[in-house]
Amino acid sequence: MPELPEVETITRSLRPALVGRTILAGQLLWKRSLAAPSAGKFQAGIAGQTVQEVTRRAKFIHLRLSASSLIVHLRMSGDLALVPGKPVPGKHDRLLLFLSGDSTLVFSDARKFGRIWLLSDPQELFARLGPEPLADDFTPDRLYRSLQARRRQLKPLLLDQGFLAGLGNIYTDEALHTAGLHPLTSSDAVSPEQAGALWAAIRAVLAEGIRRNGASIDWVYRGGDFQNHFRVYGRTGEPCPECGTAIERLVIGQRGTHVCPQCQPLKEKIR
DNA sequence: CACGAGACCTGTTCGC
DNA sequence: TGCGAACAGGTCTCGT
Repeated sequence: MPELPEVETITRSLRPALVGRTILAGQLLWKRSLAAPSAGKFQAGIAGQTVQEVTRRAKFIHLRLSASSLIVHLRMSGDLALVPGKPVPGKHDRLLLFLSGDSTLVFSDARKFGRIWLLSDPQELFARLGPEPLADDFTPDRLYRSLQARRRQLKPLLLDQGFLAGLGNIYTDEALHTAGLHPLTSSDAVSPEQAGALWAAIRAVLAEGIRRNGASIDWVYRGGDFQNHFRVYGRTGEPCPECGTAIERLVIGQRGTHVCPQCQPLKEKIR
């Protein structure tokens, strides 16, 4: 489920409930959910630490603890929730963290793609990430220059977390449609004006996603309702909200991609 | 460097 | 109804 707005929504909901709590013990139910360190070091390292801060970087949830950092990536189907008491593990629960104040932080993940790290320095993970799209240092000019520096199709480039950190399949399709750019456009063919439109579209789409508490699709429900406001994502064959043309589905970089052929013309020839 | 395919996983929906 | 195929919000690694 999670792209930047969904992760931000979860982070905001957990923050007030988690800060100040102490982790008493952990119960790892699926070994591979733990990326680092080893299970033994994790159990020993986590116990007794208090949550100082809960923040988001790209699609990572960062719990800054007294002596280290607990970092969670939800990938496709992960979820992180605080529940009262000490629950019986559910079918998809992968890690339980028992907290002071008689509550439990539950990491569940049907598809088992999600990962958890306990690190002394979060930069181990964050150093490779591109700019945060909602931060002040992400400017239209910076986007234009970084697009010019590459020669890649826009869609895969925007999904590249080292280029820009936080967009996923939904918000990329939505942003490209809002900006009127075809996902196969070569990044170095984007004009300064188009880059400015893309910059504004990325920020607008992410801000709307956050405002609507993210999108909730399928069985993963968190109360967000952005899924009811998609312009193109998952709307193959339905009319474009701008011009009424039927939305098409393409596969680009092995990801389902939704475009309005009228609003997002592909001008250049594809080599 | 850019790109496509395959892996990692389970669950739901689609098509015949 | 049944059953396999296709598909799903992400990312890594390998080969060309």
